[in-house]
Formats: sequence, structure tokens, C-alpha cells
Amino acid sequence: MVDIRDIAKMAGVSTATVSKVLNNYSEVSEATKIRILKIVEEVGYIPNSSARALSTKRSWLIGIVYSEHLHIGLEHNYFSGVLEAFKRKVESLGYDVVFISGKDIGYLKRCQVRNVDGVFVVTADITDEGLRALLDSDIKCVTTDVPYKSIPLVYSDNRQGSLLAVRHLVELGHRRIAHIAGPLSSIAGQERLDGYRQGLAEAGLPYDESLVVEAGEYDAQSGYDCMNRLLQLPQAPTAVFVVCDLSALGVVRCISEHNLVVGKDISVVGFDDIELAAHVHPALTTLRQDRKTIGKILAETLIKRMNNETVEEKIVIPTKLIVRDSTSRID
Amino acid sequence: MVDIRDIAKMAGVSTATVSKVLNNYSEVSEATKIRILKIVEEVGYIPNSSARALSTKRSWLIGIVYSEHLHIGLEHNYFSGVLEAFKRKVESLGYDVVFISGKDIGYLKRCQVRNVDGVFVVTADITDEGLRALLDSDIKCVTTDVPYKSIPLVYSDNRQGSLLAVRHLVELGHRRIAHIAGPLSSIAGQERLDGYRQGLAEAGLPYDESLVVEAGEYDAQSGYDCMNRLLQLPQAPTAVFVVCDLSALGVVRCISEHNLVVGKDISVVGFDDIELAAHVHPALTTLRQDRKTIGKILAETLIKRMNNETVEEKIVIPTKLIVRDSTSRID
DNA sequence: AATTCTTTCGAAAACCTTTTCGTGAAATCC
DNA sequence: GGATTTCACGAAAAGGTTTTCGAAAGAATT
Repeated sequence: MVDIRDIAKMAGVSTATVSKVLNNYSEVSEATKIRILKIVEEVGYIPNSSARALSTKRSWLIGIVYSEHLHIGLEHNYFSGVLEAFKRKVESLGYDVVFISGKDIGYLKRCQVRNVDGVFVVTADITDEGLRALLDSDIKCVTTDVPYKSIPLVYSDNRQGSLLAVRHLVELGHRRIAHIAGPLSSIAGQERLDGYRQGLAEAGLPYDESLVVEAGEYDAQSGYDCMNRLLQLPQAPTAVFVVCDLSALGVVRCISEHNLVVGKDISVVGFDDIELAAHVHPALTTLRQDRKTIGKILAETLIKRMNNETVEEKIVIPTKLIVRDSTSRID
Repeated sequence: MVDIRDIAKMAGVSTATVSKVLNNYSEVSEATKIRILKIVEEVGYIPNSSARALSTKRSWLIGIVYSEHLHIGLEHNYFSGVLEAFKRKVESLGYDVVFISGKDIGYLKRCQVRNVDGVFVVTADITDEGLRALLDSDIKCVTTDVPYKSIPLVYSDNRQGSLLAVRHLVELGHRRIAHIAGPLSSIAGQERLDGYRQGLAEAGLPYDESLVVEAGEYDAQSGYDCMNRLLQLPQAPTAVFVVCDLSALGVVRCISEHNLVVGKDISVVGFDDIELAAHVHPALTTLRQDRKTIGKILAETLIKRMNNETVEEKIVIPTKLIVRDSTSRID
């Protein structure tokens, strides 16, 4: 394997000079720069990243911390979408993305061992001692769903989204609008519930506690279970705003099994706009989260933090109502 | 930050000795070993991985190569499941997992820059020049869906699975069984089609070309489109075996939109057993791929390859038929 | 008592970059 | 034409670990 010293020898310069052109410093003449670049190209020289990291004290690695908390993780469309956009952005700046698991020695230590330059905490349990140790350390972090102290947070405008959902249902004539809330230990769960209440208030509708049930997790089974409870009410709702699409699919299943027709007897609105939302029957009305934008801004924010620039603590991205077939005007 | 020299000084030994206990070599007395370990623990010493990598020429990093080829990628339940199991296994052995994107400089070069010890090619386009360069290099690879030369391949027994699907439908009395095949450029697409044909042959049913349509991608839309074509046939099939669950959901949607009832008028069998399969309406009969086992064996195989042990070129894991509500006896 | 063998440890080289600071030459200024 | 600045580059240190090989001391063997 050819190293920087070989290149230097071939070009008749010192390693310092080669290093400078490789990191395009200005203090080297155009002529030698071209000459060196040509040689580098010809012999296919690849800098040793370990040596580089050792010297610069930067690993050019960004850690992804996540655990399958609340049953959301990489398998969830939202997170994989955000992660994809995040990855694309940081890669364009020369960073690579590495998974950090908390197993055995804890997140913080793992980050230190790998010497990551920053970390993206995707989804995790804030009650986890180990996670808090990481967030409290001086490693630069960024997150999209766990609010903690002044860790920058980039996420959807949950309140506004929920508001749009309720308005949509109200416009269709619904009055008995239920809400299947997410776990209220999560910020998304809380805020979406808030938006729902605000929507009702706006429409002059009373807040009926019996129409709100809290799901244990962000998954289909929870939606199914919650809907079951709603259907046992003396007077069932005519519409349900569900905290996420996955749960909404469970709701759809439940309604169907009761021989009712979704989008006719009962309207359903989800949240996320997972890919499947458009492809199930009936296609799901939902709030689209702008995963691409969130991931990109998350990346930019983290990079800024890594450069010790100041950043906003909270960036909120609007959602968009996507009307499909699971909602309809009440008869 | 305390380094190995500080530890050595504190323990009154040389760095060599400290290094040896840290990598538990035998040639150091039990007494000093304990003494050093105690100090390491007390001061929370963390070895510098860059220096380590530089010295050992191993990065302890395993690359994940994937592109959103054929619309399958991290968002696909199969791959995220396999990846999760893979990750768990290699992490337990001290490796971390890093994403490798082919953008800009190509997979091979990116792997070389990061100096990965091995790579898991998750899903990618084998016609991609850059990917072939990687697979042809002397970097140790392993894969679950792209057969190429002697790169070890661990995956489901597609033929057996398809056979089970067809047998199941035959047992329910179906005779006109259609198949929505995956892209035949993929090994899964080919083998599942093979299994389907074998199943028909076994049951003494003729192979009817008009009952087989090839999907463009492994997604819901493709399933939807294919089913549309099948329903335009003069005599529609009574059962459809679909190459994957995602497409099967598209099929379900299509059938429903034609005011037919899935699991009554037309039976549907998927492949994968994605998480949602059990939670949609009707719950999907499908072939479960053993993602955990595949991921684990993939990891073990790669590690062996990295240690220059010989491994089997092809390891096939059985699938399991999961009967739910989308299939029923024909009237 | 002399020799050999083991055990335990250390000195120092090696791994490959980056970066600081100094130097000489050329260009610019009064 | 002398003083000053700018430019282009290099010598060498620094970064933290692993590993080889040799040395010393103690144990075992003749």
C-alpha cells in the first residue's frame, strides 16, 4: 500500500506539502498542487483514516444511537426516512455514520471508544441512565424525538398537524371525534393530544375524556386494542384521529372486523404518511411528516454544534394533510 | 484524556505491559494484571481506537453497503430485521457497523478509506460497476440477496417456501393459482417463481403463462398493478401467490377496490411476514423468513471469512408458512 | 555449582498523518 | 538599493497504541 511518503518522494516534495494539497490549504503553488494531484490519481493513493484521525483528533464518524424503545426504531418508516436524509447530508460533508449500541458498556463509553465527532439520538428511552450520561457529556448531540435539556431538537409541528386533522374532520361534519393518543411519555404523544384538544376547542366541541385512549406503543396492535375500547362505548365515535399510521392500520383492522366500513361508517386519520398509507385499502388520510427536511436540518444542526456554532434549540417543521379515502363526509 | 502511558506510569510498568493485559496476553503475571486492571477501571481509561487501528491495521469496523435498488432498502422489514440481527452479533464481538454509500467515489474506495475489516452487501444492483469492483476486491464480503461469484450467500429457502404456499392453496381446493413474481433479475424473484412452478407440477396442475406476471419492484404499487392485470383476465384466478408481503398488500387493495373480498373470493399468500402482515385486514397468510437466524449466520460467516477460514458459499434457511385470514377454502 | 529453561517485563520501532514554525527566495515597497 | 513583506515549502514533533525481541531473574535440571 502506497502512503503519503511515497507520494512525497515521487513528487519530490515533503509529506507536509502533500498533506497540504490533499486538505487543500492555500499555501502551496498551483504547479506543485497539480503535479501532486496527478500522482495521487495515478497511483490511487488513499489516505489512512486511522492515522488521520489520530493526528487530527477527529474520527469523521457520526454515531447513531437508537434502541427499539416503544417499538419504534429503524423499522419505523419515519425514522428510517429521517435517517436516510441525515446520512445523505453528513456523507456529503465527508462523515460516515456508525451505529452505537448501548449494550454492555453504555452509550457514552461506546461513543468515546469510537471517538465519534457527534451523535444523532434517534429514538431512545430518556429514563435510561446510560443515555442521559451521553446527553450530559460534552459530546455533541442532536435528536428528533427526545427533548432533554438544551439538546437541539428538530421535529414536526405536531400541534399544527393535529389541528389540521381535527379541522378536516370537523369540515366533513364530524362531531364525535375520538383520539387514540401515543404514549404520553413521548413528546409526539403529548403534543398531538394537545393539538387535538385545541382543534376541538376551535370548533366549539367539548372535550370528552371517554373519547381519548392512550396507546401503549406506536404500533398496530396498540391501535387495534384502543379502537376495540372505543367501539365498546355506548355511543361510538364517527371519526378517529390516530397518533400514527401504524396504529391507524390496527384501527382500520379493528373497524373492519366489526363489519363497519372505514371511510364510510367511521373516518380515520393517521399521522406520518408512511409509504404504505397510500397503498392499503382504504388509502389512509394522514399528516405527512417532512422526513427529508427534518433529516437534513438535523444534520446541519449537528455539524454546526460540532463546530461550536450556536444553534436553535428547537426547530419545528410543518406537516401536510394528505386526504385519501379513509375519511368522508358524515351522512 | 488519560492514555496508556499514564496508566503505565501509575502502575509502575511499561506501556507494553499495559497493552498486554488490555488485550489479555498470557505473558504477564496475575498480580500486575490485577493491579493494572484496577487502575484502568478507576481512572476510566479508554483506549484510543484510531491509534489502535493504526497499529493493528484493523479498524474493527464492518461496512454495510446498500442502495435503494428495486425499491428495497432499510425501509424494508426484511432487511432491517436481518441487519438488526447481524449488528447484534458483530457488536458482541467488538465490531461496529458503519454505513457505506457509493456516492461520489464508489463503494470500494469508501471501504478502503474507512479501512473496514469486512462488508455486508445488503441489497444492491449487481449491474453496478462500482459494486462489482468491491466484490472483486480482496475485501471480505457477505450478502443475502446478490449472488456473485463465490461471495458467501445466506438467505431463505425460496423454493421450499413457494412450494409450501402452493401446497397450502392446493389443499384449500384452488386450481387457478396465479403468481405475481418479483423482478426476475433478482434471485428471490427467480427462485420463488421456480418454487411456484414446482408446486403446480407437484399438484398436477398445468403451468399457465397468463397467470404469471412480473412485478417491476418489490413494493405495493407493483403488486397493485399486477393484480389489475390478473383481474382483467377472461377467467380470474381464485388465488394469488405474491412474491412479497408489501406487494401482497397492494394486491389486497386492488382486489378490495374491485369489490371482491380477500380471503373469500380470492385468496392471497405473501412472502416475508413483515410485522404488519398480522395487523392488516384481513391478516395476511405468508411465508415467514427467519430474519434473526439469517442475520446471525451472515455475521458469523463474515467473521470467519475475515479470519480466512473457509465457509460455505451458500447457506439456505427454511421458511415457515403462517396461515392467517387471507386464504380460505374455495367454495 | 553450573547450566538450561521459564517467566515476566521493557526499550524501541512501527503504524501514517497533520501541523507548527522556521527558512530562504522572490516580490514589493520607500 | 536596502528594508520589508509575501510566498512556497520542509524538518520535525506529535498523536497513542501494538509488537518484537532481548534481558533479567528466578526455577528447574544436570
